[in-house]
Amino acid sequence: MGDSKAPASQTDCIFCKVFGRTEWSGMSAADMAKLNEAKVCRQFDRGEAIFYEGDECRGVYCIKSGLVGIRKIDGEGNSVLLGRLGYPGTTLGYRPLLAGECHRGTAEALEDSQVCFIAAGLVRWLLERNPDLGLRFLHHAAKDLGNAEEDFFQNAAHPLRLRLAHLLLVLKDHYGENFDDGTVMVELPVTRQDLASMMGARPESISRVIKELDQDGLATFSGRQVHIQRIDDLLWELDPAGEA
Amino acid sequence: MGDSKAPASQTDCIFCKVFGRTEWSGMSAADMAKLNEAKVCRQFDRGEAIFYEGDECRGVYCIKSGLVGIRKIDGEGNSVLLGRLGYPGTTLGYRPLLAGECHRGTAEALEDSQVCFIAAGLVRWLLERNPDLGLRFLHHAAKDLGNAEEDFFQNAAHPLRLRLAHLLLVLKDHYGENFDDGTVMVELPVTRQDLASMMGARPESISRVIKELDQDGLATFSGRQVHIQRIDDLLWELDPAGEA
DNA sequence: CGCCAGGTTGATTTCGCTCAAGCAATGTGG
DNA sequence: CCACATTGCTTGAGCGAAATCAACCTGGCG
Repeated sequence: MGDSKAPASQTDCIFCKVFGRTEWSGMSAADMAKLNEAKVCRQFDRGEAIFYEGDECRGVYCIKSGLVGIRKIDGEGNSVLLGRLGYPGTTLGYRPLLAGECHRGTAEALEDSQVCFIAAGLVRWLLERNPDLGLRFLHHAAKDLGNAEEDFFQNAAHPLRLRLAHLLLVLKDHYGENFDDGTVMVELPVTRQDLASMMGARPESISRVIKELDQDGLATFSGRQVHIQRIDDLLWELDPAGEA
Repeated sequence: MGDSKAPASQTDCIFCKVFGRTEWSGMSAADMAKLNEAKVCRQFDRGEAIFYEGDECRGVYCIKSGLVGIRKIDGEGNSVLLGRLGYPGTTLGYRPLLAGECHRGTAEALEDSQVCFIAAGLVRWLLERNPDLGLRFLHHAAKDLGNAEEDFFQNAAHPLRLRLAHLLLVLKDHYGENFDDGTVMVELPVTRQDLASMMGARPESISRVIKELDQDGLATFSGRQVHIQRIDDLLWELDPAGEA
């Protein structure tokens, strides 16, 4: 009602590139209007925090662009990046909101990111008149839970080298640039330390494994640039049989 | 409409001992009636399977009594028991149902158990007209997800001895029998092999750690009977500081 | 009775952690 | 613009927890 300076491009959600991938699509026009009116978009610079561990949960955050990670501080005071990254189209913070808890981790922009905030009250209001919306979040949570259990399992069963190979291949799907010769270039969105914490390992160990992969000619690492030379071999290591 | 032999006591949910602990409480009388009518209760003997890995998810299973575990077969063909056990009051199978996936593991009765089956169609129908029901499942999923992530890091950070101590204390809450002298007797509901797989370890390692705890006088193991002699010391190991 | 799954124990190896040092890139204040 | 601290990354040496390999024990059970 008279906001003169918009913090960021307050585009209509309908025209948002990621809209179709979010849980928010499929609501009535009236509810969409309400959402558009109330949401607050804002740009976060790399390294900037979006919300903090222990904060009361005031609403949810829909990622329009960039990349957001969740950090926790472990018992020894180390910063740990959780495996679950927030890509464009992801809505963060719905879990504590619906569970009625505080934020369990600190959300940090891993790249410059545009994020829309939707207040808790509005979310609840929308949920009440859109049962499907709740179901979509439920669907999302169910998927995440499955993945988390899978990871737990993989972590215990596979050595670090395999886990790193796996993570590389996942990141490739989001950040990979395919070349004509079949090789792929990936820009890692995180530091090696974060890479380490994501897989429950130490940075030194990561370094060594990277060196190994390098020497074996599977991939070439240079800073955050990874040039995967032999994807097929990488895949073969993960699954010598070829189940899927 | 003419079933002559009921497979098990088809008690009204309202009178079920565990009803209050389930997600199903809090629905309208009409919906409850519908649930009561459609659910199918059945007794499973120890070792019997309730559903199989890879099966299409046909509905959810509410555990009335006993104990149910989820097994997976890992790459090397070993049977692995997932950490999340199904105690009375737990509803199993909601995750794959909501995520629209097949069952990711085989559910097996770890003790003689009474289990009620609720068909997928009915669950969806109930979810649509009971937003609260969805929220309760979401809440449940959120908790599980939090635990899974927590476990992931605990697993990487703590040595086996601590993890076993932790698991013992969890089992104590469900199966512990407190004595006057402050000691506790716990009947382990699983074999040592399963114990091992639950924490991502080998049976031999478990054996050794158990021997250690035994020699240190923290607990006495005899078959599946565990007599915890010094709970306070066990707790102290988990958290020398005393945060909580 | 012999069989077999579950469990224990011992010897050996290996993977990843700890501790410690050094290096490059970036930033900051004088 | 340079001296200096800081942060992220790499490398080496040594250690230790747990895996592996292998043998053997135990208690059901057909």
